[in-house]
Amino acid sequence: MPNYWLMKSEPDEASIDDLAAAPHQTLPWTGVRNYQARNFMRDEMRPGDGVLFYHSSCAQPGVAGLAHIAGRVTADETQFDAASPYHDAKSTRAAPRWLQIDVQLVRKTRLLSLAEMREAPELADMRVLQRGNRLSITPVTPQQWAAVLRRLDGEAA
DNA sequence: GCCAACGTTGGC
DNA sequence: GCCAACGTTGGC
Repeated sequence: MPNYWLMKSEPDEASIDDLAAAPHQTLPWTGVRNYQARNFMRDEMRPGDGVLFYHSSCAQPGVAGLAHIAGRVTADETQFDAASPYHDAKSTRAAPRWLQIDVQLVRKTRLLSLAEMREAPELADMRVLQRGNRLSITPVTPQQWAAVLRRLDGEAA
């Protein structure tokens, strides 16, 4: 059984349309600089896992599309790039500190806004909605995943 | 721009 | 190991 995730991206950096326009509609998920989020990638993500692609730090935060994990974790290349804002001088190729993983678009959806997510009783326990949450990658339960799909496809669509 | 909440850093 | 200071996240 696949796992499910919610992955935050700032649309200024990588939006759902950027993902749709990418070769094979796939982008490497780089720039994760939080150990909890990294460990999710390292220990729990598998190819085929479902992803809610979430727009954060923008005018209309919310789930903007569905994606899936399309490969296995590798070293995040941006950590070795001195010109990148994600550069990490303490990381080495022999022992990379940060990881990336390929994410492939499944389909763009209507925007399921953060406000609507907060109003949905069946989503009340979603990790991303908990007070003070700042993780860019959070787990989603199968029940929450199904509830999001119902809202995207059902009468509220 | 504000600010609450959190993670990281670094002195001790 | 403690914890204050600092930087970042991210909604509003």
